[in-house]
Amino acid sequence: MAERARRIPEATVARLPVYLRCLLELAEAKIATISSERLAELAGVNAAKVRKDLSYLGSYGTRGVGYDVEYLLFQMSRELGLTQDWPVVIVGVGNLGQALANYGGFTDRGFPIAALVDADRAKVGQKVHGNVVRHIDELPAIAAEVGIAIGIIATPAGAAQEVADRLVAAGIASILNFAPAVIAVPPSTSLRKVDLAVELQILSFYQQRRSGSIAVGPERAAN
Amino acid sequence: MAERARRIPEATVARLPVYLRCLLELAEAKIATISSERLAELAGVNAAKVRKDLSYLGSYGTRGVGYDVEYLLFQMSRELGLTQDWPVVIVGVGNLGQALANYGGFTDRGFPIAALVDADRAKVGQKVHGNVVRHIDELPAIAAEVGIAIGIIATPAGAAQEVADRLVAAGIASILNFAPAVIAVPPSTSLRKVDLAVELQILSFYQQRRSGSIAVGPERAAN
DNA sequence: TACCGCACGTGTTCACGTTCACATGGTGCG
DNA sequence: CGCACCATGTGAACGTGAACACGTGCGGTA
Ligand SMILES: NC(=O)c1ccc[n+]([C@@H]2O[C@H](COP(=O)([O-])OP(=O)(O)OC[C@H]3O[C@@H](n4cnc5c(N)ncnc54)[C@H](O)[C@@H]3O)[C@@H](O)[C@H]2O)c1
Ligand SMILES: NC(=O)c1ccc[n+]([C@@H]2O[C@H](COP(=O)([O-])OP(=O)(O)OC[C@H]3O[C@@H](n4cnc5c(N)ncnc54)[C@H](O)[C@@H]3O)[C@@H](O)[C@H]2O)c1
Repeated sequence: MAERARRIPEATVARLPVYLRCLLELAEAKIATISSERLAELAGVNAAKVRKDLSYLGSYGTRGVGYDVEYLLFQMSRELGLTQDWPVVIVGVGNLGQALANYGGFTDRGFPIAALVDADRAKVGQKVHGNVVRHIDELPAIAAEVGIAIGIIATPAGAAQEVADRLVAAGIASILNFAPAVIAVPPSTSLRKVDLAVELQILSFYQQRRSGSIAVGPERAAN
Repeated sequence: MAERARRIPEATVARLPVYLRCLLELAEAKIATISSERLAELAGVNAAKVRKDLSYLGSYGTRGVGYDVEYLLFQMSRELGLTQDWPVVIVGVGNLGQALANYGGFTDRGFPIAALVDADRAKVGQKVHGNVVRHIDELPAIAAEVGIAIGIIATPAGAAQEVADRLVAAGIASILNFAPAVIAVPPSTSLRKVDLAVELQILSFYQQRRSGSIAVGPERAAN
């Protein structure tokens, strides 16, 4: 095994998927090599940051030339763990949960929706996009049987913490939370959240600064 | 006018909505005062950060006691611009756009969905949750007539940049982008993005580090 | 084969945000 | 009325990530 001890900054990790998507587009357009400058433009960041970020993966570029798109794509996929599928369970098959289940974009990119669970007995047994909804009590069994890696919480906020606890108990160590609630998980678990209300309120803050008075806050343009 | 020149760090702005939600819960539970320590616990951060963040709003606490929930709620709402409604337009009434339109959580919190637009003539005229879908060409007219503040992009990635340009042209200066694409906007425009594929890939990265080898990357536990 | 130019890789500098620790000042009790 | 207690507010230390600038090495060319 190689020395995979390199620590990659969290900020860099968050940008890698963006680079990856740009590279996929380039590959599709049959572009063989890409300079940090051009890639930076596509990713909406500056060139120095691209080079720093990519250097954490290794020295995969060629000086005077740029990066080989295919090769970089491969290395980055490997680093991000995208050489294998990561089965996902969606908890809470309501308005949002169903929209996610019906969305093909995840399965395509290596995150197959392996199970849907809900606490509502009325929903159990329903079929959504080819998946039968099962009861959340079966979670440990489902997780063991399908090898679930990631849990998506799409329940009301009040149930989020309990659901998170159940996911953790079932051995699922990666959680994506859509519920507008702060939840706690053990340090060995990765937790990320998507909170639309928060996003809107952030926009509201800057909008008000802009319209209300003089001083304008910092915007995040490209990216 | 008061000295509203205080610059609030972006990181703080992103946390204010979280505090706000905690305070709303406290107010609902008829709790009159709250210490930074307790609020920190609810918000999933540490107490020093809470105090620093709140101090950007002003000195609204009482030493030896804590913060008055109602008063802080008021000040924070004002600062975030939540004393008024910010009408929202959703562009792209597909799978995601409809789910968002059907979701009551935005209107409740001061972000009424004032319009739905789509490029697909087949969708124009359809009614979703009480809103008639209109054609995107009407955007400037709609924006002027209803006073749209925020645009949500829920179209395929390929259309995202063009839609963003149209929103900007229509005078909408706050954009929330759900499409998996990097888009550029003028510096006077606020842009935030929600990218599920990116979130999943970030989880995948840490998951692989955990299962694959020794070294485990940094997790973000609570919040 | 030697030189030139170009873009990567990276040490360094700088800015921002987090954390710490404590002075400050308000509250309530004796 | 004075004292003890307690949580806020904040300067200062610290750490991380962003930006910069340039040394480095490779490919192309003559
Ligand atoms: N719908 C949206 O567009 C949208 C947008 C932003 C955020 N959200 C958030 O996403 C979450 C889900 O929203 P929604 O509109 O789908 O709500 P919903 O009420 O339509 O669906 C929630 C589902 O969760 C299930 N559920 C409740 N408690 C459960 C538990 N303990 N275990 C398992 N399942 C449980 C319910 O049976 C229901 O099927 C909410 O927290 C909401 O705030 C939704
Ligand atoms: N559905 C999900 O759960 C989900 C999850 C994550 C991300 N997304 C992203 O959200 C976006 C929308 O997803 P979806 O599933 O709703 O797609 P969809 O195909 O169901 O809907 C897209 C809608 O946008 C409209 N549209 C296309 N071009 C347009 C233009 N130029 N102007 C205005 N409208 C236009 C289409 O007519 C269609 O109604 C996609 O970028 C997708 O990747 C969706």
